[in-house]
Amino acid sequence: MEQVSVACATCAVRNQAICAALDSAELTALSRIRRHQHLSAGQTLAWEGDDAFVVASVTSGVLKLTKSLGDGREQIVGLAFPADFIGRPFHSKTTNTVTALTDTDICVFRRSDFENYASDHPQLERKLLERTLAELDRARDWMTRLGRKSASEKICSFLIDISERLSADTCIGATTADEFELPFGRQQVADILGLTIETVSRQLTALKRGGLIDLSGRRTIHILDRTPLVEAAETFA
Amino acid sequence: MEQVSVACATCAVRNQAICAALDSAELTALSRIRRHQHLSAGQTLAWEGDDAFVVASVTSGVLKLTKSLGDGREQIVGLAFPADFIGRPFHSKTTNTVTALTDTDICVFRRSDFENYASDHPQLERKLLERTLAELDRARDWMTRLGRKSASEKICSFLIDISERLSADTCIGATTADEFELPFGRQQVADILGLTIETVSRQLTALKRGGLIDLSGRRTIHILDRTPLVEAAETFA
DNA sequence: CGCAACATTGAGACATATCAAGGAGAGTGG
DNA sequence: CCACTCTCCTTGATATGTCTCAATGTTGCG
Repeated sequence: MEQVSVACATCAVRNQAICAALDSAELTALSRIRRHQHLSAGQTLAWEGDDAFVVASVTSGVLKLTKSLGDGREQIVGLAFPADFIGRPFHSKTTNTVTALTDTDICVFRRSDFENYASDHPQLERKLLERTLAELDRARDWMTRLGRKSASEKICSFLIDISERLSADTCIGATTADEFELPFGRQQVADILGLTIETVSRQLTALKRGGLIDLSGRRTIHILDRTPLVEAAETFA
Repeated sequence: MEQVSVACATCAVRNQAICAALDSAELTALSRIRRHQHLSAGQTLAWEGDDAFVVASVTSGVLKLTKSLGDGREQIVGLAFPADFIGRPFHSKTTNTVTALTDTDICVFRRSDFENYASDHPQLERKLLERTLAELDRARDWMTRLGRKSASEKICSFLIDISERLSADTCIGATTADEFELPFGRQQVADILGLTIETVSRQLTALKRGGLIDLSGRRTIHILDRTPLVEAAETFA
């Protein structure tokens, strides 16, 4: 939870995050109400149901957004990569738990400060709106995967998806789109896809045996043959 | 597809839809770029993947937003009730198919007209942002239901959910929160919950036999005992 | 009344979950 | 550098919930 002072001008996501809408003078004003925060892998920023005090932009790292179901069941309902916005403006309660999957740096605002600032800067709200609409699209694709795909289709479409997100320019750690390190273990893949850890493991093994992917490290995925993987993903939308 | 001229002042959702952000002078300007449109039950407004020409506000009726999976599989990823906004601003393609479930009236804008107008009216964009954030919350609850709930939990949480949405003040046709008419048949309930039509039918019959609900007409649901229904829904969030 | 669409019910198949055991990697301390 | 441990992952055997296929029942409409 260390707090660092870093200039926006040198920020890795300066041109991708919602602050891309602001000029340098506006950024200076914004920087007065923000602070930097580091989260270690596994650390939780906010709990579902708690009062929503803060919102943030991700500078580096990956986080998961989760919903819990009383008994241990958990569903990952979103992932936040660099430049993504997290938190719930205009609402008093946090709607999902936010946990860092890797070491993560975020740029944090008190929710009220952010809301006030945004009210005076429509272009910032516009960026946030575009980002939220895109996230909604993503959530709906994800719903289709959860509701209508078989375990193997789920795995394949997930691998395609994540390979693309990890190789986006904001993400480091991905060499090519075809070989990458997952920022999560098997249980989390299961929580993303609505499966059990054993099914995830079996499906990955099956893909490896089928020669479509290679698994070296626990979390390393190497896509050997993308075309059949895309076909097996039943990806239409 | 008849086009009617109706004043915004008398619009049923004047104070609930995003246009609640506008005063009457602004509304007059807005009314120059909008037109009213009627959709019969079953009619489709836009197809997933098509160019996104229009956006709209729902005045009356219920619509479904769907994703298709090549073979017949379909997932309903959203429902639009009166005052809800449909369409995808700031994006050239329609991201899901929009189909009327009941006879429906909508207030339609060419997407480009709407975007231009919205750019000059930040309070309109703000309303749209709030609505989109709420819709994202809803989508994520829905994901949890799809990914982690059993068939009977899915049905119970769905019934609770829909009874609340149908008794909202914008919706007619719901007498009390406890007795209401579903705006969809069994297949559509199945497409909402990621189940088959047979499983939906069996689960509803089981709830009826258990004395929790009563089924009179094909689409009429009467919640007899709400408390155990809520418990069986595993509703935490 | 009679048709057509929709809904229910049953029997059996199948995919995924569950339970249980064994293996592989990464980190730690000797 | 090796043994030790802990955690995570894989694999197997079995159970079970939901799907599939098929038949029958029901409702509303022309």
